[in-house]
Parts: sequence; structure tokens; C-alpha cells
Amino acid sequence: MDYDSRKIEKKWQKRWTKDGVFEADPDPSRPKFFLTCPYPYVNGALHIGHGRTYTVADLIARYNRMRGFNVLFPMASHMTGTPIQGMVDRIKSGDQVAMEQYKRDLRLYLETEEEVEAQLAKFIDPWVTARFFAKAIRQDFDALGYSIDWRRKFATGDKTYNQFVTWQYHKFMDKGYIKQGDYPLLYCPNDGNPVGEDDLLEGATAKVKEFTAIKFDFEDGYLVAATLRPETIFGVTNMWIHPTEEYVWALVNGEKWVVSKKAVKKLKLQAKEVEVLETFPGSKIIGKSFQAVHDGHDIPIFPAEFVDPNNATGVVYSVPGHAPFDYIALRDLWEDPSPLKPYGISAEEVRAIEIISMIEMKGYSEFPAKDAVESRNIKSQAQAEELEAATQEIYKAEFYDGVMKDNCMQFSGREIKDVKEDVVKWMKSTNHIDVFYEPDVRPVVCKCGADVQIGVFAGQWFLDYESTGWKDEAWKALNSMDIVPETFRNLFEATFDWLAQRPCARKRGIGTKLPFDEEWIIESLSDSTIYMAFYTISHKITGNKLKPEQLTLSFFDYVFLGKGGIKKTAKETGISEDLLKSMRDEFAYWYPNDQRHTAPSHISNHLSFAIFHHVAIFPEKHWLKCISLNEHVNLEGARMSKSKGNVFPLVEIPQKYGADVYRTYAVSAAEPGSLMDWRERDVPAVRNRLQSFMEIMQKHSTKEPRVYLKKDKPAAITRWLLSKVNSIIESCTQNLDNFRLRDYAIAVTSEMTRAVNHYLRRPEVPKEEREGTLAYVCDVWVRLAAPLIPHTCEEVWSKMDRDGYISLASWPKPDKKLIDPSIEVAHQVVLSTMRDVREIMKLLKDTKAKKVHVYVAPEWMFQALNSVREAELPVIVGTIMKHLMSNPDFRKYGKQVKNIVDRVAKENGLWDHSSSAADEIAVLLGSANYMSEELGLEVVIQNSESPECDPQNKARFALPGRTSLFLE
RNA sequence: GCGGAGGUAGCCAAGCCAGGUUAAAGGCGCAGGACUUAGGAUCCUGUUUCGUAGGAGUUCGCGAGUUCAAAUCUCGCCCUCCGCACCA
Repeated sequence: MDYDSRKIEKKWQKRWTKDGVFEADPDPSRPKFFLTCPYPYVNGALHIGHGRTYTVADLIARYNRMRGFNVLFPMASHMTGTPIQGMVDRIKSGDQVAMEQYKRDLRLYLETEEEVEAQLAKFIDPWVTARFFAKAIRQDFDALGYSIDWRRKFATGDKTYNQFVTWQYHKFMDKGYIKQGDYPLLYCPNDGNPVGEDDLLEGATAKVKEFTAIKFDFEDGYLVAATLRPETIFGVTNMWIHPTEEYVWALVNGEKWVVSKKAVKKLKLQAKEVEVLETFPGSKIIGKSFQAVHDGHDIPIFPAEFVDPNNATGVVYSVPGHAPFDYIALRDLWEDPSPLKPYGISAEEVRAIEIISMIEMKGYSEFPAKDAVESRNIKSQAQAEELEAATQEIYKAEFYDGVMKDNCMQFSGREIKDVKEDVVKWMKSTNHIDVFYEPDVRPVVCKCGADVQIGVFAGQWFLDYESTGWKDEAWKALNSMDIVPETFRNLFEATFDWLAQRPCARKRGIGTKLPFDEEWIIESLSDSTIYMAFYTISHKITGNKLKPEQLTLSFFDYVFLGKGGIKKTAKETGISEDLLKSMRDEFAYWYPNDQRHTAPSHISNHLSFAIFHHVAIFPEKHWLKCISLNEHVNLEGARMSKSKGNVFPLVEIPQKYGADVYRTYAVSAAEPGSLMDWRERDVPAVRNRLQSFMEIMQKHSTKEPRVYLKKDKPAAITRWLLSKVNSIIESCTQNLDNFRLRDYAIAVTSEMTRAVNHYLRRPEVPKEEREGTLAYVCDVWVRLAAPLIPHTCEEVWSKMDRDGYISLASWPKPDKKLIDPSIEVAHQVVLSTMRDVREIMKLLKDTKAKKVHVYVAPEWMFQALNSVREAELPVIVGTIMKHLMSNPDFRKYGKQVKNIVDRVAKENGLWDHSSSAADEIAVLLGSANYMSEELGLEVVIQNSESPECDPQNKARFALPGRTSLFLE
């Protein structure tokens, strides 16, 4: 029997919407629960990975709703920043790849190719794109049964929302958290824009690498060499200049510098004023000398072909003792000084150069560069790869293990990893330092085809997370909030440590203008930090058609901070006092945000910013309470990516599998903290579990529920089921409270089914008792399952003729008096006995048994173990022996006591069993028919103290909770 | 490079924080059985090795250590994944 999930799901979704079931308004009589999940970015279709996060959030919302909370779960759409704008630009320019990408998404929502083309043609306006996908995604969410209050939806591009972001930035400015300064980033000279990962044709992983530019005194200016190892200036023996490449004397910020001609453009991009005075081939200065930074002694300039004029300044200082490239270049000149002749440098002059050893390091000689070159057997400068490997080796080794030698002035004796910064500081104090940026990988190519450089933005706006006091407050918030799973707290802590200054405005994309400098647009991550507050009033802004200009700074001050007085605010904004008050009240009711649920990849930015921005703006009682996280989703073992084309769109889920099947899969396939794999192959199993649930419900839920108490003398297995079900209520509640969602889902879909199926197989239960009990179980079960599979459960609920929606029904409470651990333990005896019988039957092979004698341990053993349990003794043979032998009741069994104590020691402690032999016998007797049927044997239960039949003397092996057997 | 997470049986995935009740939940796959015209449906059973009596051996990336006791704690090593700032 199949049930039409599609039809059922649609039906309930329509009713929920019609009755506004999930529209939440303040209700002071009920506790509130305000849950948020980041709004989706509306520039394309979502995939099943997004769905996992939203499904988990919805599960949390529904669970809390059933627990009696007034739950607010709102949603909006994100459209600010560069992605939508970028795609619009690419569509406008006729970019085929971009158009194809959009077409793929559009086909998911539109029937014909004509419609797709027509819609695509409209995507030259970011608002059209955003609205299209916002609507599509809302439909996707509805089709998955998410219990969202849509009245509060908005888009981050809304003018009213911009006002809110503006307010936030004024608050930061007031606090002095916003600063301006220079900032390097990847930049396309052709487009005149910074470039992000998406803008790159090649070198997508490129980052900015900072070189220290060292200004060596040279003639009436500086010879400027760039390095990653400024501490090596004490080991400089010469300079390397490419003889045939062009160099310049240039006025750089008023100083005379020698750099390669190719470096000039870069310096200009890096916010330096540069005027070229003279261009000349490198050969012109080769043979001259310049002065060391630390002691001013003369050092010669030599020619070298390996110098790349396009890398940094094209000027390289030589430290042959510690740099393999330099070592081998110098060695070559020693062996063959002839290239030096044209520059008037004699062979003696070169050979007179002494390699300087300036870093002490274990495992290396005084010249580590020499060691590295020789151990790799490098013969020539042309072996660039080997030389690079040697360089890396020395760099790493010296960084971690190296110590500055005596010839390093005040830095002598210090470790390299600590001394770098101080050496730079010291040189800076004498004006011998500047910085030069390069991309860390080459080549980096913009989509426009141009070579990407580093641009320095003078006057870049920053949020300074290191502003006095800010971090302390943020730490305070983090330390007092819940992070679930707790393992992600480390990542927050690492982020908090590392957060410093972050650019907060950029020059392109959609967004709110920076109020202090309208050329800049506020970085879109700042849109998503405190906007949960906006949900509390957004439906009133749209509902009352408030205009952006009414949403002034004092408006937000009043509504969110209670500042400024209602009369004054009403007058200034033209908003009625009633409306203002209702907004203030609504904010005060819902805030703070009780739980924010998203993916861990947002920890290092969005989530940390959310904490920082909250503490900056709101009083402590309105800080975030809890952040919960779930990892991403892989598709058939591989990471989903649009470029690889292995993306499973969320929109296809309800059609293909049904919302409840997906929800169950998404929650039960992995704990939230770990990566989940979507495997097509596993889906049918999930569907089958829901099918079983539905079938049991159809058969058993509509009868009159009745709870059989002990005094009603029901079958033992009925009491077992009642106990089991109530235990499951307890564990489900605990698991949901502790974010162990997978365990909850498994309990509800697997464990319950197994228990009920077992019960149905027990022949000893009278029909009436079975029906009443199962009706009770179904009533509990359907409510336990409702947060996970709401559509199916609504359907069952309505068939059960219950009032209202199960979505709003109450979460079951465990009935403690029905939970009886001993009966669950006793049930284990039945199962383990059956398992043992099967095992023996297997071993008997040819011999067919007809009858099994089951021996229950003697009563004194039960008493003995109970007594040990009560005494809470450590598992030490002597101690337990002493305890038991001191009691004459046990003493008389002397040798056997030793046996069970040995067994306890071997098992590393006590095990569960019924409290008396009589109980165990009763349970086994009650299950005898069932066992007999399952095993195909006659089952005889016997007391081992007086067995009626024990031809092989097996009875003596029986232990409490572990029967002994004889098969014949 | 910096920071974070992780490596568990054929596969996926719990357990690890709070060591013992763990040959290690659950799912998939596989095998056998039941029900059946059939079963890709459902249910039951089994799925490390040895064993004609319920027992024993060896297992949780590799190696060492702490402990009466380690998948769980400590140290070293190997490997995988994720984030790193104009990308949301």
C-alpha cells in the first residue's frame, strides 16, 4: 500500500498557510522561542546541502512549538554584495558561461525553453533576479514543510533595510570602531577594480603576499631590494641585478629609489607617488657598491640572470650562507669570473668575498645553503626546481630552529621566528624599510585577460575588532552562550583571537552606502550580523507601508534600544505613537535571538561578526543565546559544485522523494557535526521506514487508547512495550534538547517500529489489550514523529480525529510510572536466551533438537548480586568475596560464590538482571509460547534449584540474567 | 604557512569529552528464512576468526606510554577534509 506523499504534503502545506499556523505574534502568556537561520542568497537555485540546514532549523522550530513555546521562525532574502551584481554584469556582456548557469537553474522552475530565455533576458536587473529566486526559494521551502512566518520577509536590498544597516554603522562610528587606512588586495589594472575569486581566470587561490622592501643606501638614494627574510641583512655579501633588464632611478614618495622598470607600475598601484627620473640597463650599476644597513660597509653589485625584474622590485640582495640560489650563483662566479670582466670586477675581487654565517642551526654546518645545495647535488643555477626545494627546506628549518649568531648586533642569540619583526622595526626606525606586495602565486589572470596585480586602497574603511574593549565584550558573550555541537567552540575561539581589522566597505556591488563616505558601499557581511532584530518589526514596516526616510536613526534607537522617548520619535518620523510602541513591544518580546542555526563554514566570519556586532550595539540581555551548526552535504561521496555539475537542486526533492523522506534522511544520515553523504541508494530504505510507520498508524491508531497498568494484569510484553515507549519519549526529549538529532530520528523511525513489530508478533496478548495499547502507542508516536515528518503526521492526526493541527499539539511527556527498567531487562533475558538457543542449534549441526530446557539461576544468586550492587563495592575479587562470605545466607554456597564473583570480575562489574528468580521465571514463562514459535522448539522453563529434568547437569551454569540451556 | 576538524568492521556512521555493562548502536550492502503467484515490498535471523553447548582468540590509522582495565587518556608519526578577509 503506497501513500501519495506529494498529495498529502501539498494538502497540509496549503492548510498551514491558509490558517497562518506558523505566524507568530507576541503572547506574553507563553514563553517565546526565537529561532533564525541565515537567509539564502537569492541568485540561483538552492541545493540539498542548503536544505539540510533549513530542515534542521525547522525541526528545532517544530519541536519547540510542540513543547509549548511561542516560536518565531522567520526568513528573508539576501541580495547585497557582489554575486548578483556580478552575474547581472556578465549577462549584460553576453557571457555564455554565466547564461548557461542561469538557464540550468531556470529550467528547474520553468516549463519551456522559451520561458527560460524570456526570463533570462530580464536578468539584466539585479532586482528581477533577486525577486525571481526569492519567490522560487520560498516555494521550495514551503514544499519542504518549513514552518516559517513569511509575513516578516524582506530583502537586504530594500531601502528600509538599508536604513537599518546605516543605523548600525552610525553606532559603530559613535563607538570609534570604524577606521581608515591602507589595504592591499588583488586588483585588476585593466578593470580598475579589486578582484575576487570569481573574477579570476587563473590563480583562484591567490592571496596577497607581503615582502619587506629594504632600502639600502646607494649613491644619493636607495637601492630597494624586496625579501621575505629581512633578518638576513646581516649576511649580505653582494647585490644581484639583471644586467640586460631595464632599471630606473625614480622619485618614490619624494625619495630616490632604484628598482626595476617593471616595478614602477606596481608601486603606483600600491598607492605610492612615483616619478621616473632615468631609465637604464642593469649593467650600468653593476660593479658599483652600496652600503649595508647595519654597519654601512660597502657591498658590491653583481650581475645575475636569475633575477626576475617582474618579481617585486627586481633587486635581490645576496645571502649565500643561507640562501641556496645566492650560494650557487656566487659559486658559479668563483669558478668562472669572466662574466664580471665587462663591469670591471676582477676575479680576485669576487674570490675575496667571504660567505657570512649568521644563523646557528642544529644539524647544519655554518652554511646551511651550501649543505642544502650539496645534499641535493645541485650543479647549476638552471636547476630552479631543486633550488626552490632547497630554499623551502632552509627557510623552514631556520625559521623554527635557527638562532641569530654573534654577528647580528643586538639581535644575537634570538630565535629567528621571534626576531623577524624586531629587525624590521629597528630598520624602520632609521628609514630603511618599506613594504612591497605581490600575489603569492603566479600567474593570476583576471577574466578580462589582464595580469592581476596588488592594489593598495588608501583610505580603505575598516572595522577594527581590536578597538578597546570590543573583543573583551565579545569574549564575554561567547563564553556565556551555547555552541552546539560544543566541538565548534574552538573554531570560534581561534577566530576571535585572529580577528583584527577587517575592511568593511567596498567600491562595487549592491548594498547600503557608507553614511560617512558615499563612494563606498557597506560590505555585505555587515548586512547579516544583527538583522535578526529586524525580523521583529519588518512585517510592521511593510504592513504599514513605512517609508525609508521615516526609519531614521532615532527610530531604530527607540525601537531597538528604548532611547529617545516615544513622543519625540513619533514627531520626528511621522510614525504614530501606537505603532512605535507596538514595534518596541514586539522587539522586547522576541529578542534576544534564542538560537541561530547555520553551517560551520560561517564561523570565521558571519557568526563571529554577529557576536561582535551584537555586543557593540545591544545590552547584554539581547545578546545571542545559542548558535547551533550542521555540516555540509556531499553528493554520492563528492563535494557538490556548480562547476563540476554534480549539484542536486532542492526544488527536485519534494517531487522526486517527498518532503518527509528528505527530512528524515537529512536528519538521520549523520549527526549535525559531521559531513553528510546523500546517496541515492539509501533513499528507498528511508521511504520504507516511513511507509511502515504509516501502515502501523493506519491499522492501529484509530482504536480507543488504553493504558494497562500493573493492576490490570496485562501480558508482560504489554508492560514492556509501555515501558519501552515511555523510555523512548524520555530519550527523544533528551536527544532533541542536546541536539542529538540523529539519535532522535533513529528512535522515532527505527526503534519504535521494531518495538511495535515485536509486540505484534507476540501471541500471548489478548486482542483488546493489544488494540488499546497500540492506540496509546500510536498517539504518542505520531507526536514524537511530528517535528521530523510533519505532513505524514498531520495526515495521521486527522485520521485519528484529533482537534487542530499536530504541528501545534503538545509534545508527549514520559509517564514515569510506566517506565520499568526491570521489565525491559527481563525482556533482554528472553532475547538473549533465544540468541543462545540459536547459537547452540547452529553448533549442533546435524542433530535436530525438539525441546529446550531453560534453567533460571537460584534465588540466592539474585540476592547475592543485589547485595553486591547495593554495597557499591569496587570490582575487586577479594572485597566482593569478603562482603558475600560475611553473610551466612551466601556463605553456605561457598564454592559457587567464588564462581559468580570470578564472573563479576571477568565481566568488569555487575550486569543487569531481574531482581529475583521468580521474576525471571515469570517473564520467561510469559514468553514461552512466543519463544517456542520463533525457535520451532518446545520450551520448558525450569528453576535450577529443583530442575525436573537436567540429564547433562546444565542447570548449575545458570546466572541471574543468563539462563543455562539443555537441548534435546 | 596559520587555524580548525577528523581517521571505527565491505561501505556510511554512532561511541571518545566523564576509561570497565563494547565484538563495538543504527543504516546500506550481502546471505538465509517467514509471508507470498511473485517479490525490487514487509518482517525475522545472520554477517571478524575458531568451536558438535552458550566459549575462546584477534580487532577501532601507525607506534609507544599511563592504568588492574584504553576505540575512549598522554606523547610521537602518517594520512584526509575544511576555513584564511572584498567570497557570501
